[in-house]
Amino acid sequence: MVRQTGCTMSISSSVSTQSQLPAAWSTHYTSTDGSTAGILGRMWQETHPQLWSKFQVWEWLQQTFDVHQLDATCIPFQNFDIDGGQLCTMSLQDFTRAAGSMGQILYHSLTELKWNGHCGNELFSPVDIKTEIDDLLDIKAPYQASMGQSTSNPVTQVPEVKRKLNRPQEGQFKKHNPRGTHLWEFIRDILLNPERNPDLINWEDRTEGIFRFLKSEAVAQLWGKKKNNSSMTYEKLSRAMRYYYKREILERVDGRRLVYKFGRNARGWRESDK
DNA sequence: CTTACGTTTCCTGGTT
DNA sequence: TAACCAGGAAACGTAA
Repeated sequence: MVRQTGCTMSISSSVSTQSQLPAAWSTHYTSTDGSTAGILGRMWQETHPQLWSKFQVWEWLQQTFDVHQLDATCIPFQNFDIDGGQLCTMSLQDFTRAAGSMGQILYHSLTELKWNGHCGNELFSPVDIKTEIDDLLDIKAPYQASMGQSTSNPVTQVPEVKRKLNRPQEGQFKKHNPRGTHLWEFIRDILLNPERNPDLINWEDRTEGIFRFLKSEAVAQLWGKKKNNSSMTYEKLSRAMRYYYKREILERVDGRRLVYKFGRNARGWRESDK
């Protein structure tokens, strides 16, 4: 029923990759209580916007765009290099100035969060709510995390709240993008936000769309984090990457280890796309 | 409930 | 020897 994963492999990969997580992530995004659980930052959902760090603001931005199925490359991240306190002082006009037509969506999302402690727009998947637990599992007990992924999880039963509010305008939808981003979009977004990307992935040739993994296992850990999968490894991530060759989302780069190239079906990575 | 999609997991074998 | 690459096969989770 549940696939039994190789424990020894998971343990070794978790432990070995932990040290590869870039220092900037832990220093920049430590939690307020200073515990190790904050290595990847406390999820923004758990705190009032007022108390968000810059990273949590960034997470909220990403998540909001994901939920509305908007192209993350439209986000002018440099306009949101601020913490939660500053974010909360922004007016609708400020948002519009900072994010154009997207400003309204962001403003409404934030307003709901400020008042209700949650968005009324399906943001709270079980995955999101589980992050607190996962932080502990990931950081403090990678062994249990890889072995004991429970089959019965009480928080799985989250009522599906759906409101019409904040619906993106027609034409801003992506075609068929089930909740959250795809792997290649996740990779692209790391590349497009170098200030948030402490040497995880580099452009080899910006105009050709050629890039290189610098910390392959750390990226895999982050991807796993996003997918709530603590046993993700570069080995497995790279298999998913190879499937993109056929769909021409990626092109092969022969002879270069850890190097990939965006293909004709990958959108939003070019400088001119911004 | 069924199906399609996008992975995830595992594996064998090859290369750097 | 470790780390990576290629791609088949099958399982899995989710959305429609």
